[in-house]
Amino acid sequence: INSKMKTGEIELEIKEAELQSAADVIPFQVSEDDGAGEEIRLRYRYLDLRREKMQKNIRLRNGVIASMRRRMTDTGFQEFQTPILAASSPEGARDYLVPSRLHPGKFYALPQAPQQFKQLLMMSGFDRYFQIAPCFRDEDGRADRLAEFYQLDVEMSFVTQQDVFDTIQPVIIEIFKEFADFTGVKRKVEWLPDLPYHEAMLKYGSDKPDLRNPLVITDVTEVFARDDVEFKAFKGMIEKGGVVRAIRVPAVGDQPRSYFDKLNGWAQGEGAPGLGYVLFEGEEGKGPIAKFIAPAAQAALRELTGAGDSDAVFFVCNQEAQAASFAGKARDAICNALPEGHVAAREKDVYKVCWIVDFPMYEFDEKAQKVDFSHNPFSMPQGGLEALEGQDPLTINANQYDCVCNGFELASGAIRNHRPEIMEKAFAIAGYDKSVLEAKFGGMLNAMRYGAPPHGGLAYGVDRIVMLLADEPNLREVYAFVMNGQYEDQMMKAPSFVDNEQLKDLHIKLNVPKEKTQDSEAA
RNA sequence: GCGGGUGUAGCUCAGUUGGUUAGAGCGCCGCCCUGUCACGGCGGAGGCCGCGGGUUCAAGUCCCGUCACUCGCGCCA
Repeated sequence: INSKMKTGEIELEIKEAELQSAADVIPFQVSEDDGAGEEIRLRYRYLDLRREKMQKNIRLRNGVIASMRRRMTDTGFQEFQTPILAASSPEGARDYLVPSRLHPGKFYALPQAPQQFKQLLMMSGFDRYFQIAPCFRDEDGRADRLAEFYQLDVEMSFVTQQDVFDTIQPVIIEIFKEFADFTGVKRKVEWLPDLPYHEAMLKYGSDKPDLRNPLVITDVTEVFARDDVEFKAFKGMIEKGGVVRAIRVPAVGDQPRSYFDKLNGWAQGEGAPGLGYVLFEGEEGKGPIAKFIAPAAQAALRELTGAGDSDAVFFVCNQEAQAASFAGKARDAICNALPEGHVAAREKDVYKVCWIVDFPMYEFDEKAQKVDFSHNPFSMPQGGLEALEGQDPLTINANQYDCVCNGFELASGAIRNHRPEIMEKAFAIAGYDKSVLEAKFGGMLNAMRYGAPPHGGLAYGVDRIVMLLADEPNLREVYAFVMNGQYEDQMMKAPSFVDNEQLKDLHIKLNVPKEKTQDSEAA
């Protein structure tokens, strides 16, 4: 008996063995993780999938999707299928196009999302739709973004934003709880209060904040504008309309100098001049820029940021958008640099989820020098037609929301604009003529003209949920078969050149740069 | 399109200020051991040091170019 093994009390006696299928020497080990790189793992994915970790991840994926289906059905939703060969949508991400053989010169597009179809289903009287929907977007990838992915796509009729939250939140919480011990450690699921977009941008410098990081950003522009502060670098920026943001970090008085130097180095690596800070200790704080800030102004900083003795406050100064986003990055870097177990270290073993609400309907497009939609043009503006007609567009919020967890955008959704006349006005504000609207979205506008219920919904990234539950840093770890970062499948050789007969059928002539042709590639 | 990182044995990696015959662990092959279970012992095979050019008496190491992979930025209404 070997007590070290689960199977240590079992002994099998083999009486007969027959070779069914001989194996070549394998390119990497499957019985253990030998650290094989991603490139080779993907090229031999069928071997990679034999490994214990991948077996577990793929089974987790199956469990999550089965659970999703069951819970959505139990909640009263019906599952639908919508077309994969669909119309190209003029806005948003680049489409994957599929040439039509029967209609020379015309193309289908793979759906970026079943957005318009699910809205049409609402207008058809199916009031609770869901689909585990494949989606395709021809944009460059990231660790958490692939060319094809699956969404838990949801839409409901006669609902408010709060109705959507109340219906979906329990489903998501239960799914997370069901699989929260997958990695062997039980993880908590905490759903935090709704966070308005503007507050998220100010306090966390991101519209998908990782709320496990306890650090919070404060605006301290007023302090650096005071006469008893002599820090010229910031003053000049403030005069040009810039802002100063502060990040308070508790209990770092005993951190070695290298902690602060490391962060300064990080900031320089990001292209900033540095990361100024004041370490508070009694009347006069320490740190490279403390001497420019009079004691009274330092007291004001403490007041605004809540900093006490032995706390440090880091500063970021720039135009508002850049300052917010850089402060957000700094907030992460500062937290990451803290030693394990520190009072402000990132919380462990917890999913911190919340709704981000009140996204702005419009933003000012600096490049085009005009007002444009900031996110989803189909969202119902808060205040409806009245707001569109009477309010500065840049102050109008949309009934639009995201669901964020541990720094990932898990879902995005909205209460839709179901009234053609409000749609027209909304597009007019962004500078789109009625004819443009008709040309681009005529199909859906027509449907609205026959009466559309108020409706809204959202879409969760299924793969991101599985990735979080599996505690994997990369989506490719939760797909059986998946393309690499360049969207190539090195195992099955996709994409590939096709033969001339196929092209002829499709009435397609290639115009490929010489160095990228089949012949040059073969050479 | 842009930036960072990586590229040396089948896999994962080391390789010093440029200096003899480029190493390790795992894997592979052969022999031995046979209550082992990440077995053990002995022996062995295996390298365009990503590719091309340059500097040098001498390049895995320095310089230029290029390709591949990867992470990020742009992009993703």
